[in-house]
Amino acid sequence: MKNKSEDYQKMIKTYLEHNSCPVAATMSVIGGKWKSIILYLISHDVKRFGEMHRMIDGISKKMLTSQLRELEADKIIHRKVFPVVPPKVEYTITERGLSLRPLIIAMREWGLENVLKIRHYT
Amino acid sequence: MKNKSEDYQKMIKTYLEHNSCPVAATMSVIGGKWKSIILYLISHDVKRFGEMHRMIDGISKKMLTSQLRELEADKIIHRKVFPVVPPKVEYTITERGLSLRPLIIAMREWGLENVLKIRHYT
DNA sequence: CGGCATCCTTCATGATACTG
DNA sequence: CAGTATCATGAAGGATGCCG
Repeated sequence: MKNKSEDYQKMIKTYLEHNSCPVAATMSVIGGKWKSIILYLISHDVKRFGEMHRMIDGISKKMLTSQLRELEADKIIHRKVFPVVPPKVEYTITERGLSLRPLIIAMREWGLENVLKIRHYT
Repeated sequence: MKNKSEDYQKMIKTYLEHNSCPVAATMSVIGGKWKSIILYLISHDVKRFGEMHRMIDGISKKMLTSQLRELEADKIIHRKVFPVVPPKVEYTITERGLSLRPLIIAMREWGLENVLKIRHYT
């Protein structure tokens, strides 16, 4: 236990010194205002743009686009364009995206257990 | 597996309809720009204000204050003021805060495994 | 349908200075 | 030491309209 603790302290120091905290890194991937919801939705099924737009209450097309682009850049989701009229675009989760599922699930469960006890949340 | 999947779909629907997705709720607690780092630091030890201010590179006193206040409001951390001169304030993690540790650890591990593979992160 | 371009507003955050 | 107060600003995000 002592070792573990010392280990942590060292890692903290290293991370912060190099300004590369992996916790923060993960947050930068899933921490966008809507990303966790998108991830949660998409991890269960292929989703189309309009479909998500309808499912996520209050999100604008612009926001949805930007969040999807960022997730794509991080290789969490994959964007497949069908060259048809009218346009059709499908978003699927990648393998790396799937590796985030345990995290999303854990967040969901923590939320379920604590949501009612905490202050209002937006 | 089929049940599970249907279950998910239902839950998604319910959450989104009621605008109370627990994943988003959790994000609202740990999703602040610096919260995960603060949490990570504080979960290992009692920390003083200035101490954290020094440890977290780039954070302003104002930001640190606001983030700490929010975590306190969510009962994730506890703020203890010592009536001495000069002032002394200690921040400790609460039990609810501790229940977030597995999440933080999981985020840290995902970050370690993926950080090098993804695009730049801030 | 799935965006992008543009304009515009508001909010989060930085900088700086002050205090019990 | 551990904050508050005040001011300033840049960027995030909303609204709207257009397009292939």
